[in-house]
Amino acid sequence: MELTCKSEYALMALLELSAHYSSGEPLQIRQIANQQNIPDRYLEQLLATLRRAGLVRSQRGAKGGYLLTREPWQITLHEVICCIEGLDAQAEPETTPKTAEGAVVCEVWQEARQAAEAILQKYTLQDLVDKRNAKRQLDLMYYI
Amino acid sequence: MELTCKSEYALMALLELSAHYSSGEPLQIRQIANQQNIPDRYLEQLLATLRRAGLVRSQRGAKGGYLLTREPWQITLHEVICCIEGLDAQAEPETTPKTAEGAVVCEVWQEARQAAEAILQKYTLQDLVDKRNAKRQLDLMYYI
DNA sequence: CCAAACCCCAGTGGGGAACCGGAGTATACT
DNA sequence: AGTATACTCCGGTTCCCCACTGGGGTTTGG
Repeated sequence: MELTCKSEYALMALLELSAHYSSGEPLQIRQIANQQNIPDRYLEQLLATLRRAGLVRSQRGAKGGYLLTREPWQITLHEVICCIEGLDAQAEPETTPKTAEGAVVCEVWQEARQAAEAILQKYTLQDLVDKRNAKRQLDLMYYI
Repeated sequence: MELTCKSEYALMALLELSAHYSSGEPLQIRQIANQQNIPDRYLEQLLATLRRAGLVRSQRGAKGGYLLTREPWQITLHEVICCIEGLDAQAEPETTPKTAEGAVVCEVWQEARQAAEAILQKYTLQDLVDKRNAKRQLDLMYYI
């Protein structure tokens, strides 16, 4: 569960899309990339992955861009991470721990992973937006 | 929190050392490596790391090997992972999330990581030994 | 003394992360 | 219809790190 650039970029982009969701207008790669200073050509690939997973939809041509397919509070962070990190079909029988020791270690690891996933499942994109707004409010108060 | 080979090998080796702890005799790299089929030259490096962290001590020369420095129930899995993965001095100011969005993402991530670490902190090497013994007992019953 | 163990350091190879470029395609606006 | 503006697809590049290997040492017991 390393915080890889990939996941961070994807989440920040989706956060932007969530905040912009109510307008109904699409957001362009450039806009998101500039706002969060993410390399735009790289962000393009991530958004393509999210599109193939059905989390966002794209509108081509002039005045095009990306839109969320669902409401921000219907998308959990876990969903995002899974599709961006490609853990969908990961429950493979590949890990055949031949020794009893290996099996025990795997078990405990699973438990730890599930604890982390539980956290990611309880947060939605809307929660992130709310958190960000709260933080902005706080920063503003310090400024005054 | 990927289950990397490094961590898995280290835990399995420490599990062997724990099971062998009561005897007071040192266990050799070869013995551990053969038992768990781990490449021995690689395991050597991991044990060296664990030694530098003070989790095991070594005895050089003929009839040498490795021993735990503490009792198996005094060593948590979290401790092992931290020293083997090098997360000791990881709270660096390197991650300076300039945007509010980045900060929010980091926060949630921290929460997820801490949930996983909580699991790893509550298990000790002794727990792993017990789990393994229970599993062995079970396998034996199926065999009959 | 010597064989058996640990110790240290250096390197390799493969794979993935992060990123860039270019040609193609769809859409809006005029 | 034509052009500018976007996304789409595919490939390549660079860099880094994990897993692993090798070649010397140094310490110890018999």
